[in-house]
Amino acid sequence: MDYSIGEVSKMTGLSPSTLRFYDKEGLLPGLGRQGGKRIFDDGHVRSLRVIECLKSSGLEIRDIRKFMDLTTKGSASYAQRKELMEEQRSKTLEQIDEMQQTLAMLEYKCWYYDEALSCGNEDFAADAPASLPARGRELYERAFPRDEEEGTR
Amino acid sequence: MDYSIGEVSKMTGLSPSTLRFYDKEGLLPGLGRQGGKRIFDDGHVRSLRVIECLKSSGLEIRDIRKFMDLTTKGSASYAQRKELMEEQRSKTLEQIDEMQQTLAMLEYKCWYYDEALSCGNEDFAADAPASLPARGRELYERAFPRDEEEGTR
DNA sequence: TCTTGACTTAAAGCCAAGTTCAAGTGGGAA
DNA sequence: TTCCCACTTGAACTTGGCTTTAAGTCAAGA
Repeated sequence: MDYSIGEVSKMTGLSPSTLRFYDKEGLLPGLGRQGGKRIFDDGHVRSLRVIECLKSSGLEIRDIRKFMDLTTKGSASYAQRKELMEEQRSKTLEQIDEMQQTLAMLEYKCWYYDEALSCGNEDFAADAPASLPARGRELYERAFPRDEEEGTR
Repeated sequence: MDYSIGEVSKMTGLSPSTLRFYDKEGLLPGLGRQGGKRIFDDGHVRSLRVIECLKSSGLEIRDIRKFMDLTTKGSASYAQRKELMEEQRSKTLEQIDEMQQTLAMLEYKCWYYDEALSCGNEDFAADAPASLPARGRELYERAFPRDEEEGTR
């Protein structure tokens, strides 16, 4: 099954200009034309899904191009491709960890402002985490793992 | 305890020019000077940690400034600050979900290239996921939840 | 035949988030 | 005094990832 750029745009949520940009950047090797117009197939659509993942794992366009170039080299590049995927996997695990940290901080802050709202002031945290009630201390310690003591605000 | 820009740079990992940029953008309200030089205190260092979290939750500089402005308004802004934190918390949960999706894809690809390496070709996936061994199918289905059938590459 | 709509290109433009640069200041040590 | 070092400023520059623009092509339908 073949698709026009407009169809692929709807299928992937990427704008036509983004698709042209990706093509120009070499992210879609082997993309054909018919009467000057780009012809996409299911393989390209699948590639675009992989590209989105690689992008959100932190790869830049130029590195994604390198990967796509590898895919054109067949079995000679399996080892390199595997290595790249493993590196991105471990980077993604780290990113998830960081997001969990961010989340912990946000959850502490949600609790904090909830408490501030019901107290009318922030005095309860004047000497955080020591001065906090159990729930607050727990959230605080998850949010700031290294801080064992002290702290205003 | 007071700190110079260089000390804060070491404490936070942010470059001096980033700290100056944040100051200029209004992210550090109430930052004082002594003989023209910026004087940071522990409150500013704590603010910088919060700023990093807000940034990684997806907030832009201009929105972080708005939040920092709210903190100067005392109890009158608790509700708004709480709302902002709750919104960022839910955005962060979504982002973590997306990262888990990305991770699932990368784990499938790791398995895939491992398999390709030991087979010397990609034929095992010619009709994925149907043609895949149990482990591969499981990873595939986590990586592409909507795809119930078909697929080369 | 004429219009319409979806496509094409190269080049320029845009935005966020810094970074770099050039020129200058202030204070302590040799 | 002279030197150095860490700091200051405003302005220009950089980077990545698109998006916009201007001008043009092509095929189908009225």
